Amino acid sequence: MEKPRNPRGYDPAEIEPKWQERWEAEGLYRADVDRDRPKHYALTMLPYPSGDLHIGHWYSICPVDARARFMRMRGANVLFPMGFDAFGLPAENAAIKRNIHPKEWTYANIDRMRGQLRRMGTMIDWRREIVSADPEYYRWTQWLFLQFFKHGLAYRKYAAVDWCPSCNTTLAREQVIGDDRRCERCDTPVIRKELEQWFFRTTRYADELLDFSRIDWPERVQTLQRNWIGRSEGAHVVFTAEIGEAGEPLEIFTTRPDTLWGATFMVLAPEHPLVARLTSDAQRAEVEAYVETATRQTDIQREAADKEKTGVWTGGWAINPVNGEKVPVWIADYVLMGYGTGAIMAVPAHDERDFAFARKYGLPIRPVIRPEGAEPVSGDELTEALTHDGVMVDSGPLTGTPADQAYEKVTALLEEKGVGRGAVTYRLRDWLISRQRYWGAAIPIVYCQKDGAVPVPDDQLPVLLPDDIEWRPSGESPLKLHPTWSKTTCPVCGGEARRETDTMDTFMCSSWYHLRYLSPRYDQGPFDPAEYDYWMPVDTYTGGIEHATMHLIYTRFFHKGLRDMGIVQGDEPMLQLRNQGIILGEDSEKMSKSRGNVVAPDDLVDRYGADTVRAYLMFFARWELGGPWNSRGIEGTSRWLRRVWLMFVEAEEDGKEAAPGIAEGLWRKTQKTLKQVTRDFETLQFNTIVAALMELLNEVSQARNEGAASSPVWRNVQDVYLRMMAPVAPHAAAEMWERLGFEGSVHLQDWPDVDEAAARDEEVTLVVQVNGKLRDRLTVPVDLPEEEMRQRALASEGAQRFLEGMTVRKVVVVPGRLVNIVAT
RNA sequence: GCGAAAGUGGCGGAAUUGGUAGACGCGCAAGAUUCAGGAUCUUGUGGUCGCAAGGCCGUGGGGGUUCGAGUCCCCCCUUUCGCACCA
Repeated sequence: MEKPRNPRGYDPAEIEPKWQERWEAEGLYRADVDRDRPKHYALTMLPYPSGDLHIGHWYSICPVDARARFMRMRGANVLFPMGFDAFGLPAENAAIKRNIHPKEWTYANIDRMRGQLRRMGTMIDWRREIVSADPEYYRWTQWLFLQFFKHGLAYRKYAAVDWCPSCNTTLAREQVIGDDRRCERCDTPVIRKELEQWFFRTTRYADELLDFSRIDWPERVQTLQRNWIGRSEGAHVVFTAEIGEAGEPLEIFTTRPDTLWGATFMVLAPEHPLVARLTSDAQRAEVEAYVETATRQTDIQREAADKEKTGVWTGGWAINPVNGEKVPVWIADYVLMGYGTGAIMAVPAHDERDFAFARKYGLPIRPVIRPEGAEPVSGDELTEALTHDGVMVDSGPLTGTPADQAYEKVTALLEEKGVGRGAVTYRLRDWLISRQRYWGAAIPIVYCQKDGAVPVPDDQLPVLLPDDIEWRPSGESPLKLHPTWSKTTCPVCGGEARRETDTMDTFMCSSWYHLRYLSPRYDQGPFDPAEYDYWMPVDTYTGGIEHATMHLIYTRFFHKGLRDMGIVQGDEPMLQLRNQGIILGEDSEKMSKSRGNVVAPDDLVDRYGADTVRAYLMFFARWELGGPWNSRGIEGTSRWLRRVWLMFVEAEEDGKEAAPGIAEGLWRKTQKTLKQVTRDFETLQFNTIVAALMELLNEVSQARNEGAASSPVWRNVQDVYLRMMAPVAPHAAAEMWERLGFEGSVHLQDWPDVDEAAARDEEVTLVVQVNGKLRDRLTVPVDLPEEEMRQRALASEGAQRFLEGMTVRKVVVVPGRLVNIVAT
């Protein structure tokens, strides 16, 4: 787009690169430990080096950069680092598509993105950059893995796991999304595979992860994490399966121990270990056939919500410990082996699923709760499960107890009799971290015939990735196919051994990157404890909400694990979390190359300059919501910056005398704006910051027409305005600051203190209401006594017109604001 | 089904948390300047009735509390997101 150049005008293309170079040369944004100043660690989720920086990257970085700049001007020593989450599936998949080595592809992207990031004019301290694919980084990812292993928080298990047939790797449960169970990265439906894999014991911290009392995180994220962790309170109850003479314990989990007397049958998951032995000879063929089908079915089929329940009687029985009753044991695929104990007691009268199952197979239904005031109903009469409260009936010692007390009583009874106890289960599963891919940090374990799984000794870390490899996926770990790489010796016995050939989930790398920023070159440990003491925890963490049940759970888990190992301190890594929304294309659809609605920040910077783009990203929507892009809207912030320039830098001295009150009024508005902008920066309300600056400019413009520029206050207004603007439009503010002859760099100035006295209005608009409706507006002194306000309001023309023929019943006076006259 | 968030002009969004609804910007309209403009500058811009002064209506819908409700309470509708045979 051709653009006329005015040599005197605001020309971002000229000033922006100039200032970026100067800042870099002067080291303006270096952040070092300084015990004399309060610290502020502002962290934004590190980008994936996927090729090009898109507008979403700008959206997640620029507004928080402005906030970090604001915090710095307020006196904090601010750490605002940046890095690249360089390992992982997308990099590898993209490299495969283009047939170049993932490493080459990734590092080329990083170079490109680094340049684009610099164009934003951020205050990133580039000395602290990290790249998670650098050996000096992943050395410590591997080291940390081993700490988890040594402390029993990482373990290897043979299990049915989720496998993405397109990415050719296993996935963590968190990376399988939707009711149709798709791969989080590529949307391909996952399948089940039985494999031996490495897990992290996230479930050990399930309860602690539910505690958000020490952190200021959005309610939404808390809810997502709570749902994900899925805590259920209930009881384990031990039935006795009729196997052999003495029987065998058969433990179930229930959230409704109070309904134990209504259990009329039991259901086991088809994979339950007792199934084979409970099965009678007569039922064996049928049971085996059912188990066979169930195992062959995918989870998608098994978990389909609308699927009709199926099941088979094993021919076996179990005894209910509270009443000694013998109930039939069934198997059905709606009971999942992975949850609870893989066995349930079925109470069809009070559970919808059990009800449906009982009706289908003609099993008895016995109500044990009678709703308040209702007539007794027999199980046969029921048309649906009774899920409401009431009074216990047919429940042995509990009969007559209100249902809401029964729960506690039964639990106590179970414990007393030694046949059960209160218990809690979770939906959360342990984190599967093995990946059958090349482009990741190798799991630093060696397998020896004699010594088993042995950690690679610290002095042999990192376990380097070989470059000469067939990295195209084949379903096997590429490292396994390398002719020599996996061959090694056992660190314990020196005998022949082979390396683990799976790599780690990339979320491992990002679980601790905030620690590596503290001392990216430190080689005595993952981070320098002295830096940790000063900078941690992260004060404000920002990023997309899509990580709520992945990265944000993992990183909290990681921190808690490391805390218990004595490696870090404190219970939480990030005190405050804020999420930005997503920028959609102009068509309100998700941006994508195929739709052709992608907004390229480079083009925008070419046309408007980085400052305009920064300001628009702060202004155009509520940051936490995002919304569709509007290519016309950006003209507004472009115009704003040009007008500021015009007003302060270019406009000729007109020699006009200031009209009375103009200077005071302008200064008052400036102070009011300062007050609002300060508050909004604190609370990350970016859109109203820019709006307030625009509003002030409108007033500046008007005051200038009335001679304000010749008043001594004019320079003070410029001073405060440029300081307020500096975090938003750092280049333009720096340039104007210098041109107007202010000392030093605007970015090293203090944030001005609000002059409350100057900000206070002398006169206010007094709103006069009659019966709650606006009838007049009066301009009155701000400190007008209440009685006087009352009198003036009653006497006002607008009120009088409506009060004719009415009687005033009451007058409500809100000092400095309004008077409401109640009349009939 | 359970849970969360959100519904305000043509559009993006403000509203000091119960006190002037629509700040700021986009768009639109009229005017000025300009050879011209998607440049710049004024002014206007929720709907409706009215020549006007001004009136009436208006924050998804319906009730309620209050002198006063976008804001608080109850019921309902819509949209988005998350979880979902989890015992």
